[in-house]
Amino acid sequence: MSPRSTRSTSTGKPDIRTVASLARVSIATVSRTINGSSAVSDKLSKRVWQAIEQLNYFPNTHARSLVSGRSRILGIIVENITNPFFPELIASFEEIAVAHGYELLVSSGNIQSAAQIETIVRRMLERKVEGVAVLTFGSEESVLDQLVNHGIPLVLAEFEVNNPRVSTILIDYASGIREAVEHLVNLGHRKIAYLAGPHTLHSAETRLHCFESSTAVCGLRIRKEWIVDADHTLKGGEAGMQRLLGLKERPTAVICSNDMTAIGVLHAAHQARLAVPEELSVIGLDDIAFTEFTLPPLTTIGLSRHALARAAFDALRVQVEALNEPGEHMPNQRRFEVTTTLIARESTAPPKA
Amino acid sequence: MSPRSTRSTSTGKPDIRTVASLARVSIATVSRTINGSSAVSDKLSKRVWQAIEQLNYFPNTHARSLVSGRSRILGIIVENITNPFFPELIASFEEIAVAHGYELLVSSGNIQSAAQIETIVRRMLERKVEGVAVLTFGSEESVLDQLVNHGIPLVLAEFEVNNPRVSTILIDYASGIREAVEHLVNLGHRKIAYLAGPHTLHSAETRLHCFESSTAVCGLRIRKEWIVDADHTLKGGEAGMQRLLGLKERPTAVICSNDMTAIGVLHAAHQARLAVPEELSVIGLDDIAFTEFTLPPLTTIGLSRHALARAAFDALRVQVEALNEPGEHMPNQRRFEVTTTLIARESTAPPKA
DNA sequence: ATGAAAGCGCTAACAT
DNA sequence: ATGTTAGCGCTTTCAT
Repeated sequence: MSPRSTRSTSTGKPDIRTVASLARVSIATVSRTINGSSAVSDKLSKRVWQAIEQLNYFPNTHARSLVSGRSRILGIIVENITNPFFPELIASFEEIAVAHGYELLVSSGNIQSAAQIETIVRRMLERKVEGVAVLTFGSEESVLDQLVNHGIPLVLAEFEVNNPRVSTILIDYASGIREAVEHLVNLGHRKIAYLAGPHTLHSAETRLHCFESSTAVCGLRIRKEWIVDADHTLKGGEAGMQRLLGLKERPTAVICSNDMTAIGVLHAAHQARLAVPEELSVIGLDDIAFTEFTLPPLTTIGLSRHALARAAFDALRVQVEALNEPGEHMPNQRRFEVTTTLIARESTAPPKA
Repeated sequence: MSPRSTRSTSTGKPDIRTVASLARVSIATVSRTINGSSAVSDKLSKRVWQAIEQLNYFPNTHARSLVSGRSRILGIIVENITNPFFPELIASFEEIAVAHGYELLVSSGNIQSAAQIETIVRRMLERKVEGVAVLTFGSEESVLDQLVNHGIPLVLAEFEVNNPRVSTILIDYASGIREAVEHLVNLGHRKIAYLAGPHTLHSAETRLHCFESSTAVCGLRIRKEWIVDADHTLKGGEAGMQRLLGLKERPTAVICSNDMTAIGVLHAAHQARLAVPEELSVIGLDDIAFTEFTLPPLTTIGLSRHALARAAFDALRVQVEALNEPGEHMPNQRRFEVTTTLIARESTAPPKA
């Protein structure tokens, strides 16, 4: 009558015990069968699977996590879900993780205050994530510390930390950005501006450096007013372009730290009745889906979210599995590369004579 | 020496037992204190909290879920994370849920095959979500069945099901769409086209019906070629507009089932050298962030993701809590309303004489 | 108001 | 190869 006594009854959800008794084996055998561990004889294994099917049984992940110490949950922290780059990145990561039997704990809210970071870390810790991909491209050192102190493997983008549990994914921005600069130079541009991202983002700083060295290699003289701060948002791009518009010596082309910025630039140029690409060439970075549909379609530097997600997952997996196979050493922090490449569309053209 | 014996040692993460012994109380008292249940004397409570702080303790959610039967996880299924409407919706939902102590299990992948739905449902079931917000705006009846059979509360958008565990959020598309039609009529338009969404989406069907009744009320005669199928994607909008362009009797304005479609339309119009809004007025629906930055900025029908997220969360919470307070009856399926309203920007103007 | 103890559903020794 | 059993860390009766 009491709930406790219904254990072997047909009421409620099937138990590992329900399966065991239906298959006429011990619960250990059921567990082994499910986890594919130690050889279970074909005969019993078959009986077990059959019982599982028949009962529509699936294990209780909480019980499993509790006893095994493995949650099979991975955390992912992104910067700003408002930038379409990130949702696509999450979707890719999710697909890969789920295919490998991991669940995802996503933190998509805009991270601004330290308190918010605190909350996120807490959520991750409470749910016992086995690893976290920090794809904010920023310098959330405080996140790292807390998580690392708890021994949780991390993978970061563009930021190297001297800790065996932290892997870094290096993105080869240099090639894409060099291609972009060369593309512009070949078109005849000499006066190229750059709308930078937040200085707090490692990736934004890297992008900026790549721009500077690429233009240097091409022998371009970039006036410092042509390098203006933006913040990777639409409005930031618009404001940045407006600053450029106010300059005495105007650039004929502008490369943006990301696509959101570039879309803002397109908007500002249009308001100023400056024709793109005839009077101004614009290049973005990320290749978000919208870039094909801007007016004109945006020339941009492609960065594969799928490659990035893959690299992040693989890096995490290596660490997580090493942690669970005590025999193996922790692999040294690994670096994965993902590359970038120019995608020429219609926002670039020779400068007006 | 063995891991088991380290329990009361300072090694490793603090236990409820560690807290109990530090505070010189029983583990039951620690549990009660944390859960704010049954009165614990101020004196002990203080000691417990102090120990918790000192040890930086937090409870193991898996153990908690296992024994209490409550996971404090809510599922959310969205249609297509590529449409910026959804990430913003997720972010809002996450913020609200986390503020109420729930974790989120997001399914962001594009749902296409039945197998994918199967996987999602399985993930939700395995992690023992307490409720699921199905914001696909679609007709995933199969999802519903499985989840409902397991007694999990659901909240759907735009689709009513006769089941006490399923709530519906009704969105008042009628007012926004009526405003849009009237706006166009006031501008002098009589020939208004409509780019519809997938017929499998309840919300898309509702939007279409609202368009039809609004134009009827205004005494407009809408040729059936002006109502063309699209699919809520950028490319779909582009293709739909191209069809409209091929018509002998062309419309002077087009209302789109969502903003993605409208952005596609803008693109197609530009390619056809049709000036917006001078030669064609365009209206979208959703008010995603990009609409302020399209060329020209898009007039659209605003639908608050925050209101929607709020309604979805509240509906779920009512159900979930009723389930955990055996005294109460299950409330009847509740209906929450969220409204829509026209946001006039620059993609609409009087038709050319 | 507080504590002792049972047991949530499972995995992993340890036996056999 | 299979079964028995001791917990994983917590909540929740049930005593006191």
